[in-house]
Amino acid sequence: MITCMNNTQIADVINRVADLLEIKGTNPFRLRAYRNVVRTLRDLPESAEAILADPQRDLTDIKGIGKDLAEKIATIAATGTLPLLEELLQEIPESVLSILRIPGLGPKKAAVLYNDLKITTLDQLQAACEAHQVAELKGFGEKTEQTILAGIPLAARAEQRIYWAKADEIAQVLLEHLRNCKSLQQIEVAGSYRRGRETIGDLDLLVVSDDHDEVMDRLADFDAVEQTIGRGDTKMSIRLAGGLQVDLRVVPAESFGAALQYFTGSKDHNVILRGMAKSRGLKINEWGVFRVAEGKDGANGGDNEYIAGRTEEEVYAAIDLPYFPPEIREARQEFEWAELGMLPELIELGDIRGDLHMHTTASDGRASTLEMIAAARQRGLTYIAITDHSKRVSMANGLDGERLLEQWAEIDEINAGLKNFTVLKGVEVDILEKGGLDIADDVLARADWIVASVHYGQRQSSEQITGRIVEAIRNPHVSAIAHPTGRIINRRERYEVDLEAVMRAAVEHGKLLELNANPARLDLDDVHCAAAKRHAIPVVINTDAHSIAGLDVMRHGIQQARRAGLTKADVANTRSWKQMRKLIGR
DNA sequence: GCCGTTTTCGGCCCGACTGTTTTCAGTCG
Repeated sequence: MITCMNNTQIADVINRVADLLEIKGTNPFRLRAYRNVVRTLRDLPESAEAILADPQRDLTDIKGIGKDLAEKIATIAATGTLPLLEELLQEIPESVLSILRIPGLGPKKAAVLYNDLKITTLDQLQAACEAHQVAELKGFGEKTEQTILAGIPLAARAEQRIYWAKADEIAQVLLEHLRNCKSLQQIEVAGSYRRGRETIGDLDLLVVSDDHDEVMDRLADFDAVEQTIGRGDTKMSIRLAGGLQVDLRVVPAESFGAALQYFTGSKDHNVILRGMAKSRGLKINEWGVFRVAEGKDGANGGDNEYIAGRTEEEVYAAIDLPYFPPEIREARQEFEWAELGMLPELIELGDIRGDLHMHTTASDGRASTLEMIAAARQRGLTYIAITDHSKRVSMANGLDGERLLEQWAEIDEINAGLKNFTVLKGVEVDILEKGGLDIADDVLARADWIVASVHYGQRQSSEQITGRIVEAIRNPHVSAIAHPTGRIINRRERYEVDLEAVMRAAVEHGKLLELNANPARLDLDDVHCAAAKRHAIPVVINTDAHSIAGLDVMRHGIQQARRAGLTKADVANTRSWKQMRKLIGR
């Protein structure tokens, strides 16, 4: 039997196995090996199936994949499942996993609930708590029962991750609120927010202050606080009205860098870092880097000698490492890069010179061409492409050939009056359901820049949609493929594409791939960026702006590109339009 | 279950906070 399992699907099977093993109480290191391989597969910029199919290559060459897990991956790729998973499901019903989503309830307690009370669902758990059966269990009590009851509605909600942009809004208001503290010396938001992940699970605030109570009281005073989850000497956790958790840590100035490093993560990056420190007789924790005293295990740093911690640079330097930008601290390749002295100089927002995907009032945008030009110049760009929808996208008032030619004539006039700025005649041409484009080639030939994208027929098979996109790539007038991954976060619509086939075609025909920075549709994420880099395909980072403010999302795209390790050279629109034109052969 | 310039065994990051304990396990990040 031949099934078609992508990396994410294979990873999901292994992750389910890990979840069930965790409740069973397996060796925690075995569990970590499973979790690591889940992450490795999700981050892998090429398909595991392709590696399996290649007799020259072996999955065990990938760090974290040994003989056993390589076999398991091969089994999942071939059959879609794993005998081990089926066995585990005989023992433990999968619904038990829903219990793990309750804050403060982990695998050990879930196992007790299942073994002693046969609880497998949130409803059964609620009934057991209300009947006070849970408080009677060993290791549980009144307080735990109440915590569980309060946590059941939270678990019932879907996983709470919010867009980075939304987290940013909340973070800015929170920072403003806390800056009023007299004792506040430094404040920073760490965690996945600082690493620039697309979505954020919680906010980690880090503060230097000599009056812990003032800062914690101030946080408790924040308008949107719904619940204080915990509060100790140095650490406090709250939940905001929308469900977002905020963790606050107060540290002394000499520990700020160590704490910032520590709470920025990622967890896996820190595991490697600490292991490296340990092998050098050092110890890193959130308080600093310490030389471990002779004959001591130094559990609380008692006699250990503090050697660094005021800044992150200091922490990394203490173990002979360069400073890692937060976006690449994901335990992917950053430590290998550092060892080889090949840490990439990541692209920055200021490197972007043009934005090649935006809409105006001619189709579904909210600003005119002139307004978009003014806004783009204000943001330091030297060229933009106007890429309104084409006629097939009638809902967006898409333009037919005639209206396009009129728009382009206007653009010619505008350009004649512009200095040091170029407006490109473009279109976001629709890739039709039956293949082909909805604007005639003789019209397309008169454009400067054409992005092609799929809007309709998204329910077709992956083969069909891939075929349509590859055909568009072969059209000599098309410059780039927009939305190449069919990826839309948090929405039901998305189309499946064989991205490897798309990339091979892009390489063959010298076409570019677009990364759309719009946070609702970051459709070429860091993993896909890394794949594009592996194929040496230039990425174009655009905003797909429908308004002036829409241009500001560019930095989201930059964050994703940075997370993939892209440099200025990997991104096409860091070039001038003149250089770009050479790249796309116009 | 993975890994190795301490390589086929014996390690595997580290601390804060909570609740149930009578010295610590569980959970979280």
